Amino acid sequence: MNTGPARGMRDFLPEDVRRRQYVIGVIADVYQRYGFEPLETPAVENLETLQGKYGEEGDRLIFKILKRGEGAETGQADLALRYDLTVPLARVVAEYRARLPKFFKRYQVQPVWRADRPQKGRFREFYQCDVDAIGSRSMVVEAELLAAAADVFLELGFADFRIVVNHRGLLNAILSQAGVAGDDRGAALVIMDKLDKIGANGVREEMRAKGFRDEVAGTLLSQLGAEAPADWLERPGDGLNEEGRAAMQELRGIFSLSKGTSAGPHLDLDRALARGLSYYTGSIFEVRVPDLAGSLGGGGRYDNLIGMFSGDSVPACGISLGLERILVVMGERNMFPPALLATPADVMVAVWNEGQIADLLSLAATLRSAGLRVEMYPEADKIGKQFKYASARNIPFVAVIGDEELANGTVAVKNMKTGEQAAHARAAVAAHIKSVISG
RNA sequence: GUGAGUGUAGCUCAGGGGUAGAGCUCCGGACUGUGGCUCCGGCUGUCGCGGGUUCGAAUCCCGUCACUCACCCCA
Repeated sequence: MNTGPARGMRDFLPEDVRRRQYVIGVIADVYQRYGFEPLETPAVENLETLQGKYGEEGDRLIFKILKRGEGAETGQADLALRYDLTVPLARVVAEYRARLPKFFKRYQVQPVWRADRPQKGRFREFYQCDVDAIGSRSMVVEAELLAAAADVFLELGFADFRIVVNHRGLLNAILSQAGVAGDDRGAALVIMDKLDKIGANGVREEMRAKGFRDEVAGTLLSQLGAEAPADWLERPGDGLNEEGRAAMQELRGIFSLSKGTSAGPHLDLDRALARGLSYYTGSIFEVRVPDLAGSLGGGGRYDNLIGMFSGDSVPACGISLGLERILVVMGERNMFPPALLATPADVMVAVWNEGQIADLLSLAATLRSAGLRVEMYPEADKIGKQFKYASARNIPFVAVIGDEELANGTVAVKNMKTGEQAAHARAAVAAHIKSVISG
């Protein structure tokens, strides 16, 4: 019997969970500082809720759930595991619009599922940490989201992250200029997005392979490929259509509003950034560090997604951080605080003989009500083995009531780090341990 | 969906046609009121699975599955 978890899924042992909870704690804390409220939604959505929101590739990767009953034979699916947290949010906003504040700001940390092939930093079940702001078209939203994301990475100890920004409107304008029509735009964008990986020649080849004329690649590369001059954004945007000039105006807004925020020093404009999800309509972002090929997070504006559920257009913008990728990089770089290797208990109560156990449980209860974490050794055993066990578990104190202590009403407390051992009155044990722990 | 690499003890891995190995873990002992260090002893295997070649396969060949990495795409 294979005892491993299913492909792309993972078990989290206590040490893993501590690390995950630490990072999630930092993220939730920062988001709350910006006034975002928590939201949770079901793991399972109606299939039709998810389909057609992510683009062709995304649809293919949705984990579907067979219809119960006869559907199990026909292979028909009517439910699916959620693919991201953004579409469920859009559904929630469409459903509860009247009850939610005019500017709904929510954060959400939950697992999502994708049926693709696992590799480094990529799993079939993984946590996303989303923040989104609903209801405003102002670039203040973008600036605050980027600042919150930057705060998260700074607080976790990252110094070298970059937040890359671009705009779908700008990309659309440039594609129009190059004469790329609606259906081909996705494919062209995906290729342009790889510019920094495969270079200009790689882009030319791949565009040719996908059936684009060489002039198209040429126009796109001349617009997107060359290093943007530092003042590119300040230029009038000649040659761009109206959509493109509006996009430039929004990008200017994001950069100028971010000047005084924590995101400011980490922002880069990358006119070739495209992002795959089809629901983005305006600004788009991606968080990168040099040691990971993929991104640590991404997001953007999706002003039409909620309208796909409710009919009326509600502006929205958000960022999603990938918990697993953050953990992968933090692990490789040894960025976790040493306190996370903390011990499971402050003191272990050893069992001298079986008949004592009821009394030892009451000693443990006393220590616990004094605020200590207490592990009870569950059975009478050789005392040496009990010490060895405490030592292996990194528990800093062991309390023993042997024959001698029983006779004079004391508790022997051994400090496992220094090896010192002393007898204490029962009532004084907790105070002694606490004073040593707090240094 | 495509490609590459790796599957040997609970874990990390060596062995590349001739009896299945090491380190760590675990268990016992030296040390029956005390862990870490040391020393001694011990347990554990369909060598991923199926087929083929061979007198003989963990080893060579074919297939298959799993994992890892890369591509695609993405957090």
